[in-house]
Amino acid sequence: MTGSDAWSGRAPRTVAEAVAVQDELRSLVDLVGPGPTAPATVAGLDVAYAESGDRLAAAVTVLDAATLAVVDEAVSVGRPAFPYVPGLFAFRELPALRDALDRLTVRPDLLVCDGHGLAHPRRFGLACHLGVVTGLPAIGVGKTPLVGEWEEPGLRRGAWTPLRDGGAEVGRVVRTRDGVKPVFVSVGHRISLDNAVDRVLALTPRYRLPETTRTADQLCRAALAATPA
DNA sequence: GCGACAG
DNA sequence: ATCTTGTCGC
Repeated sequence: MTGSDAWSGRAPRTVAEAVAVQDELRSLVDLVGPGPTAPATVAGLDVAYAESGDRLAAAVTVLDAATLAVVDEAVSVGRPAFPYVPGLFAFRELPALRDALDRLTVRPDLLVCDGHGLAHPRRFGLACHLGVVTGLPAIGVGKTPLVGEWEEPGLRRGAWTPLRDGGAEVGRVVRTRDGVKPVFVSVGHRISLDNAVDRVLALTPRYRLPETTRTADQLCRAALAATPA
């Protein structure tokens, strides 16, 4: 087995174990990038839960970066792998997301994750974790903040302000649509923050959230509904 | 001690 | 995340 599989496949069962895994994998994050400026394909990942909370569906959709048309997709239905704990969110969805990623027929050039990357208390959010275990460039796009302070960005699409935590810029608060609530963009793996923001803007020609996230969201919801308990 | 807290 | 009704606007 490869060195990476040795611990990335480890499933922590306690908060202490999960934090230890993050502290160990954090050093593997590539913060240099700069990542693809013109990726051919971009993948979106999302997970939907049954109201009972004991079942979930993870989906990955791969879009042609130029046309934003879906060129491949995969889903995985299963159980949450960990309880929801802020800061340890990745352990909950990672197994199912990796399973879905393994079912793709094409390897995307970039991952757009539904959650934060470096904008995390230990600088290792879901986007970093997914980037490290797949080796792919990854971006984190959160709908609400987890850490940091920021000023409200301008009202026009494209406006942004730095998201700072502990003195460092851990991400950016980006207005993807005129007058609409901004999203929180942060680096996951193998990409620069500048490029990450550009990539997110390229994926939001019409809605607040990236097309990748939207298509993945629709797919996992449909998969969950089509798979009765 | 109290509040905050990705999805 | 999910539950929720109507409502304002393009």
